[in-house]
Amino acid sequence: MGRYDELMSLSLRRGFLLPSAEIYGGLAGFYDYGPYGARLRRNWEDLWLAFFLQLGDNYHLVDTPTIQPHVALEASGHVDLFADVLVPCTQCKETHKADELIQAATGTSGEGMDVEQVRQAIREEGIVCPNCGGRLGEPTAFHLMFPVAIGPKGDEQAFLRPETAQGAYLGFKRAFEILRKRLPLGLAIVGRAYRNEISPRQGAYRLREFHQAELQIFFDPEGFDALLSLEELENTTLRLMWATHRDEVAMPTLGTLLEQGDLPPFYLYHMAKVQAFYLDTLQVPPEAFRFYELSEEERAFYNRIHFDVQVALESWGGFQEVGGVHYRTDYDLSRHQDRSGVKMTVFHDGRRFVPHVLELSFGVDRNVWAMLDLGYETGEKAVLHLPPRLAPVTLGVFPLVKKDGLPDMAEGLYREARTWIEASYDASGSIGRRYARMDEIGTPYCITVDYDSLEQDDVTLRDRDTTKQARVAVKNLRGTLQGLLEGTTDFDAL
RNA sequence: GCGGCCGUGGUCUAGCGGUCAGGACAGAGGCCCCCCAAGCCUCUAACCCGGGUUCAAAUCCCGGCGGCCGCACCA
Repeated sequence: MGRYDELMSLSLRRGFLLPSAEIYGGLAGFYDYGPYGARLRRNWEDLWLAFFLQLGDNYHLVDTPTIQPHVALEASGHVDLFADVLVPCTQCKETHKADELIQAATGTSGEGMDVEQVRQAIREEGIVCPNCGGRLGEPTAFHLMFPVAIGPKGDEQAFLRPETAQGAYLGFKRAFEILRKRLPLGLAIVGRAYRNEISPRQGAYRLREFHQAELQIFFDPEGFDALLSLEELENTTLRLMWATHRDEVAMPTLGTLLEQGDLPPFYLYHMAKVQAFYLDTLQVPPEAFRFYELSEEERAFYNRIHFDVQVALESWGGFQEVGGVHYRTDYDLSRHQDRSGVKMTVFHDGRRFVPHVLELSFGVDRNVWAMLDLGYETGEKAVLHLPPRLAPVTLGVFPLVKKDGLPDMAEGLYREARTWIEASYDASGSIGRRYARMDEIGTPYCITVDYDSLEQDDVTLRDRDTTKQARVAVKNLRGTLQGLLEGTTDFDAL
């Protein structure tokens, strides 16, 4: 079985990621999160929020609708950029983008043409398939955004949002007021976004409904660098692949990059923070992580600097994008200012200007999948090595045997644990089998009540990754677990 | 979207015109009472959907849905 199938099988058996509407044959590009998957994703989002909101003392979580008005997405550029008229060839079956066909045939741009205009242009210019010279078929409109009709007559046009970012831009002015006009201002949104992908595939990699975790940092381009403590990061090694050197991952220190001056200090600072999130918090092995610079042709025109965050997975056959660090300048706020007529300028440090935006953007579903792939060990025993705080269940509670009052004590501990942590009680099958069940969903710790427990009021605490055990007094259990989860307690010291 | 391959209990699969549709693992109950998937007994549970061919379809044909791969797409 390939790695992808292995993970999909785990996912189905244990309930991480499941085909949506499966009883009706499924719906391509849509997945359910099962009982453990939903918890895993939530835990990932919580870790993300805790980490990234800490980057500034004026960074906040907001939430905005998933339906956005046509006019806003027109201003952002999505209506134009996300719409294509496609023309199939009747002979070779190749599908062509109409604007490219028309550009090639007439030398003038075919962008923005509707289906009727394209049909007319093909007829008048006698355009044939550039591939095989065959006759072109019926042009069809294809939109990467899902249109939504609002109101009883459905005459108010809107779209499902193609990214969460726009919500932060639309709400910037109010948030800036509410938060007492301070820069930098960070607005984080964790939520769903939608793209009508032509061919969704590969499980969580390309979904039509997906989750993003994005932090939009609004800042003064002239004063941001000075606010960041770069000194302590100077020796940090960044793992990155330049657009000009796609053959190897470079590992310069941040100090070196500062001296070279190609990337602004604020940008480097945030790269270091993003990398720390992956290597330290998510425990991604360094060699499986890199920043990947997009060349000028590859990146969107409004991104002045664009590095993708990539993680290498066996199920993806190598590095794939899980996030991005985008310096979007004042493009977004300026566009909305122009279109809405509402001033987006701020008065700050004696100057009036439109704030610039640094966007830290992450695809949650891809990241959750990455955690499964990086953590899942198969073979003699199946163990999901998730960082403890990410695990859907934190504690397994078992009685060693199902008699002599052991289940009573274990159930009591389980109920107590549930008040502050995700716990699971299991008395069925052998003790080894119960450990194995917990191992496969990534539960980091299990406690077992044995005969000594009844006498001494303690339990054995077992570590998932080492299978080592330690005896812990019941009264110390909560403190010990908290220490382990926070990383302040070392299991071997117990 | 085009082309190729594929769709059998929860998972992995055997069966490829007539089978009580078999197995392994998982799950439930029981015996056992055990600190790393032990063993034994019992049980639960499947042919993706719709049409067609045929005396007879999981098996052949058509369509749909879904999955993987390649191409295209990926602000």
